[in-house]
Formats: sequence, C-alpha cells, structure tokens
Amino acid sequence: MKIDPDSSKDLSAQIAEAIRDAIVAGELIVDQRLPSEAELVDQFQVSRPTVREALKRLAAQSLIRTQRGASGGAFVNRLRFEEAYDQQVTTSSLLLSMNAVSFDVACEARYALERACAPLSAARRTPDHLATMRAEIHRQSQPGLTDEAFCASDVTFHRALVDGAGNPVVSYQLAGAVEAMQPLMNMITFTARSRERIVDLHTALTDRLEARDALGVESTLATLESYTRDLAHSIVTERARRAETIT
Amino acid sequence: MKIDPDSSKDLSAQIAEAIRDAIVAGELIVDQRLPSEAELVDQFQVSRPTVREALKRLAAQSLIRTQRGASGGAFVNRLRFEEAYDQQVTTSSLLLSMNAVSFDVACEARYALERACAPLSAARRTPDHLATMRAEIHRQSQPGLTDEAFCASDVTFHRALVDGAGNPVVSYQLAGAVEAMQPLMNMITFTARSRERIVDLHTALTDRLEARDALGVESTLATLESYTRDLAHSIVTERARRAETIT
DNA sequence: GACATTTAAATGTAAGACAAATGAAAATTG
DNA sequence: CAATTTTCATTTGTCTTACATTTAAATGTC
Repeated sequence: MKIDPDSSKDLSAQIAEAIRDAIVAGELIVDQRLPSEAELVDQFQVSRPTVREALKRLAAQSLIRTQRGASGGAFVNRLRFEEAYDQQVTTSSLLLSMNAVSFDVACEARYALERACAPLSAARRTPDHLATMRAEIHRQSQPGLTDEAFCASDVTFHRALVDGAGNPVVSYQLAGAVEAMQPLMNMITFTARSRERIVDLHTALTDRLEARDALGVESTLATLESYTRDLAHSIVTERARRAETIT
Repeated sequence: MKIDPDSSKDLSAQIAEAIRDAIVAGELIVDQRLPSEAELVDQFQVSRPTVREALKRLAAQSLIRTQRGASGGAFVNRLRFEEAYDQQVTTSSLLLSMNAVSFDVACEARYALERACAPLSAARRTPDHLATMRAEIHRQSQPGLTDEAFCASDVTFHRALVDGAGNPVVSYQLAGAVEAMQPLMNMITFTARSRERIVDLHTALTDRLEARDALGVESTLATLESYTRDLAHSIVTERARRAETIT
C-alpha cells in the first residue's frame, strides 16, 4: 500500500483508497483490526489528522467501524444488506432529483424491475408476505389517511411483494428502485377514487400471488404502472391548466 | 441544523448527517457553496479538524466536492449516474463476498433483473447497441483470450444489452447486479466448448434483439442463466471430486 | 488598457496536547 | 485464596496552533 505525495488527490483520499482496495481484495477480512492511527501515521508518513480523515471516509461508506478504548481501533465492518439499503435509497433519491429524472422514466424502471420478481415471488411467497400485504391493503383503505402515510404503506406493500422472491440480492436492488420513487409519488394527491382503484389492484396482486399465478401478477403490475403514470399525467396537466387560467 | 454534544455518535458524524439532510431536503442545491470551514467551526462550535472530518465523510459519498484557493470551498456535487455506478458496484461486490452469497442466488437475481430489460431493450435498442454486442461477441470468439478478458467482455456485452433499454435508472440499477457478479464469474474456468456455447447464446440474444423479439430475448436469457449455473455447479462438483481423490 | 505582482482567502497538512473510554493488569480486601 | 477495587496503558475523540499551497481578485506598473 503506497501513496504518492505529488498526486492531485488529497492524501486522505489516497490512503482511504489504499485501505478500501485492500478490503475489496480480501487482504483485510471482516472484523479484522486495522493498524492503530499512530501506526498508520508511521506507515504512510503523514500526520494523524490526515489519517483520521481517511478513516472517516471509510466509515462514511460503512467499510469500517471504530471503537474507543484500550483494545479499540478501526475494524473492517461486515457490510449488511440493511445498511446497504439505506445508502442505496438516499443515493437513488439524490440521483433522481439531481438529474431531473422524469416521473415516467423512474416509474418505468421501477415497475420493469418489480415485474422481474413476479415469477420468483409467485413461487416462494410465504403466508407472512401475504399477511403483510393484506395488512397494508387494510391500512390503505382507512379513510382519513394522509397522502404521505398512504405512500409509505404503498412502499411497505411493494417491499413485501419483492421480499417474497426470497432472494436478498433482489430485495437489495429493488429497495433503491422502490423507495427512491417515494418522493416522486408524494407529489401525487390521491383522491378517494384513485385510492380505491389502487387498493383494488393491490388486492388483485395479492390474490394472484396467493394463487402462485406469476403471469397474473405481472399483468396486474403492468396495469398498476399505467394507472400510476396516468394519474401523474393528469395531475401535471391539471396543474398546467390552472396555471393557464390564472395567467 | 443542530448537533448534540452528548450523543453517542461522533461530532463529525452528526455534522455530516446534518449537512447531508440539508442536501437531501433540497435546502442546499447543486453547485451551491457550503460555508467555509471557519464558518462551520463557528456555526457548530467545534474545532476545524472535526469539521474537516465531517466534510470528508460527505466527500466520500460524492455529496460534495472541494476546491482550494481564494474562491474555493466545498460545493454540493451533482451526483451523476456514472459516479453512482462505481459506488454501487463496489458496494454490491462487498455485499456478495462479505455475506457469503452463493453463486446461485446472485445469478438468479442478476438474470431476473436482466430479463426485466428485455421488453424495453427490444423496443428501443439502437444500431449502436447491436454493434457493441456483436463486437464483443467477436472478441469472445478469439482464441487465446484469458478468462478474465472473457468475463470483462461478457460484462460489456450485457451492459450494452441493458443500456439498450434507454432508461438511465434501469442501467444504473443493473450495473450493480451485472458487474458485481464478475468476481464470482471469474472463478469459473471457461473451456473452449463452454465459450463456444456462450458465444452462440450471445449471438442468438443479439439476433432476437435486432428482430425486436422481446420474448425470444427473455427465453434466451433464461437459457443462458441455466447454462451458467450448470457450468458453476459442474466446476464445484469437479473440484470436490478431485479433493476426494487426493484424500 | 494590458500585463505582472501582490495580497487575501480558502483548503491541505503537520504537530502537540488533553479528554474520554475501555480493557487488562495490579493492588487491595474479605 | 478469591473477589473486588484501583490503577494504568492504550486508543480514539477533540481542540489549538501553525504553516504550506492553491487560487482568484486586487493592486500596481508600464
């Protein structure tokens, strides 16, 4: 592990990269203790703040965790799916908002990927998944639910559908696609009628899943996608019409 | 933006979180300059190294970039798809290796998601995508290609297939699934015969895509998946047999 | 007005100090 | 001797101060 003091990059960035590469390459294994900050200072011939900045970079990516005290130090962190979820969701959300990704494009991506789970979920869903989905359907039917709560329940519902595939990698990948859509979904105001329609589709989805009818799940998801997109379009045009009227 | 000096978390972690929340909430917009380190010191009532550690955490997530000099400082960074790719790939790779995800599970997830692109790619692929795919097929047919190069070409081929969907969100999501598989794929030794079979399937895939035959693409992908899994299984059992013989 | 120089502001890096946590060894006590 | 308490060394967390380097703008010079 070497660093170049004349590089354009920060020393801390170089050191972080060197350590990260060692982790990725398997030279440092999970739960292994890194050298102490003082030892890293000697090893890389830099000051302690620089070493610390490097370690914080790694900590921000959940690659290491630190512990104070006598037998403390920095340890290679086992990256868990749950932690990776969160990072993926915030990254995906920022990607959508910062790159002005349209509702249509995001929606298309989400449902395309979600449909990919249909065969797996139909084959492997457990009663637990179905129960979660029906519970969320019930919640969504409650009058007086705020739009935010409705969207949150929608996310939980779809996550249960995805988790039904019984494949953690699929769940991880889809978490970003599904949850990152939520801010965009929150812009939609759901009328009583549109909620009713969505609840109907959710019910159909759950029924098909219970019947292990993969094709039925896929086609229902397609219907839900087009309905969601229509809903978004009508709201956009409605807003445009109102703006027109005011002008 | 407030921080709690008595929290169990590091001060730098709290400050980073506060700034990150402000970015996610849209209070700080792209290319906007953050307060200088000295100002942040005043604002949060902490020392400069602490502020800097917080900024490095954000830089590690590509949320900010820093610039030296008179009108320098830290700026909110536009998170681009390309940067996010890399992070996603390393995160996905580490998830697979650190959680001992089996080849089957990873492979299933990858092909399930990739099949989801089939209808979109069939509808939107351009001659460019087809040309890239055929070029990679040609490369894969070259004798004397190392296994690593073969795998790398395989990744390029599949990325072109995925990019054909013409949806950047899909490309982003799939980048992790496809590229993170490469280390696992690299464990496979490809014989001349297996390479021939894969090249045939790739050719079929490209032909179907050219014909805009979505179902054909899907079924060919399914065939490729099962062949890949069979290949991995035979290699595992072969190794087990040899180990048996030695013992 | 064009060009060279200076200056100021900002980040990058270094060095040293102390605080706080923590586990282990040593001392104390029953 | 065993159990408990104390002490101590190690390590990270934080602060202070200082200097180096980069960069753009202000200033001066011709």
